Amino acid sequence: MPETPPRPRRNLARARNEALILQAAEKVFAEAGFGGATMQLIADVAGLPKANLHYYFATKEELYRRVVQTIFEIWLQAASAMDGTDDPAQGIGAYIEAKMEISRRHPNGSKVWASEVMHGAPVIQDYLETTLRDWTAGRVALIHRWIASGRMAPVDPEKLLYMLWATTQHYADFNHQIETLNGGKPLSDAQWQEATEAVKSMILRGIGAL
Amino acid sequence: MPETPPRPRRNLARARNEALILQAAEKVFAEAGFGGATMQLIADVAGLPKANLHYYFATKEELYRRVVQTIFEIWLQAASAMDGTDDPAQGIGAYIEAKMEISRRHPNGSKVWASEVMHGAPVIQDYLETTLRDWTAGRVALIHRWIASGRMAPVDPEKLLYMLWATTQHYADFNHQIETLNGGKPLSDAQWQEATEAVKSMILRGIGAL
DNA sequence: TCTTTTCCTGACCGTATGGTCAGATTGAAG
DNA sequence: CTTCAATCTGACCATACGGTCAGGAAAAGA
Repeated sequence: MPETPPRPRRNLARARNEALILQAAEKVFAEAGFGGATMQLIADVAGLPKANLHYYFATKEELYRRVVQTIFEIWLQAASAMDGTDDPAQGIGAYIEAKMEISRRHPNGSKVWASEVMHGAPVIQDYLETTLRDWTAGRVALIHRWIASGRMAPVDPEKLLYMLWATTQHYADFNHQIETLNGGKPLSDAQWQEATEAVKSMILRGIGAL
Repeated sequence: MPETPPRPRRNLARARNEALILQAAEKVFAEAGFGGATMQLIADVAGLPKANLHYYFATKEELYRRVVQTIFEIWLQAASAMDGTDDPAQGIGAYIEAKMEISRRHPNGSKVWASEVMHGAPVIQDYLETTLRDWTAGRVALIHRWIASGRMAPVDPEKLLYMLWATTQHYADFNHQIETLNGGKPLSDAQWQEATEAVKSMILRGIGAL
């Protein structure tokens, strides 16, 4: 019987090529959107024949889904930065730092995520309704505790989270606009540091946590 | 000589149809992106034959350009809200209110703008480098004057502007995510009011203008 | 070495898309 | 009514796209 149990065999080239394709796909999806991206262009960026993409990823949708999932996992990785302290300045400060770092390191991923949500989240709606909703509810409760303990002003927790997401992701999603206003040059290391500090100080002061 | 001077003649139907097409195009471009939008779908939404679109707008790019220009004009309309006062709380507060109102009234326009910038601003790069850069420089100077007069804390003006843009536009660009976290329902009038007040109070406190 | 499975790819296909065009229709002007 | 330019549209076209497939190349097992 020609069974095909998932025993790992020649998965070295497999891992390498999948990573190559996913990286190229993230870039192309971020720059052209799902509708504007073509499998041919992704293949060219990855340096592989188009038919080879379809060997690893049956459809364009499947490839896109994998890209979005990867981004969501990075997002979740930063999500825990808020925990482990009863000082809102420290918890939210660490979260801002983590999210700014993601904006810097993974601007394409952030753009794909933004594009996905802007278009009605056709692929990750279930994530929004489960993982994201649960995470949000947990942080809302945490912020309420911080407020109750008098460590920060009584702000609306959800609106604070929106401001955190918006402000930090803006540095990835709108990096082209920021670069243009920066004289056409990407932010330097020092400027990233300044931006992170500026966001931290404005928000932490805004919620009375300093 | 078959000259065609721009004398207004039957421009009633023209104005009506152009508006119809632009409205449909804004919606479709916002929901599908430039690459994902099709002239056929725009035509269906507008209730016109596809060939009629090409009578008014020669190419998809030209139609898209007009949509983006319309949005930019709305954006400029709100841009003046910051002026005319030497109180930063009032100036920035009015600007936040104006931008939140735009996010509420023109979420599709905001999405098209965001998508355009995310994809590297292929169409409106010149606007970024001229109008937007000039406007930004003017507001940076204004904020510096506010700081110098001791009416607000010495924050980095550009980072403050980014936070204003990001936070207010987030309510348009990510309204699907916000709706999902709001139990699947759009924000009510009262919730929009609350959000506006929350943004105003957090930011104004964050810059020491309260 | 021989066999088997995985991996790879050029060539191809059906479809959908942006755009064109010849001709019909409309409405203002004389 | 006649004229003429503006408006409108069904039918059509060339292209580009996502996806398929037969068969070759390469590695692993025996």
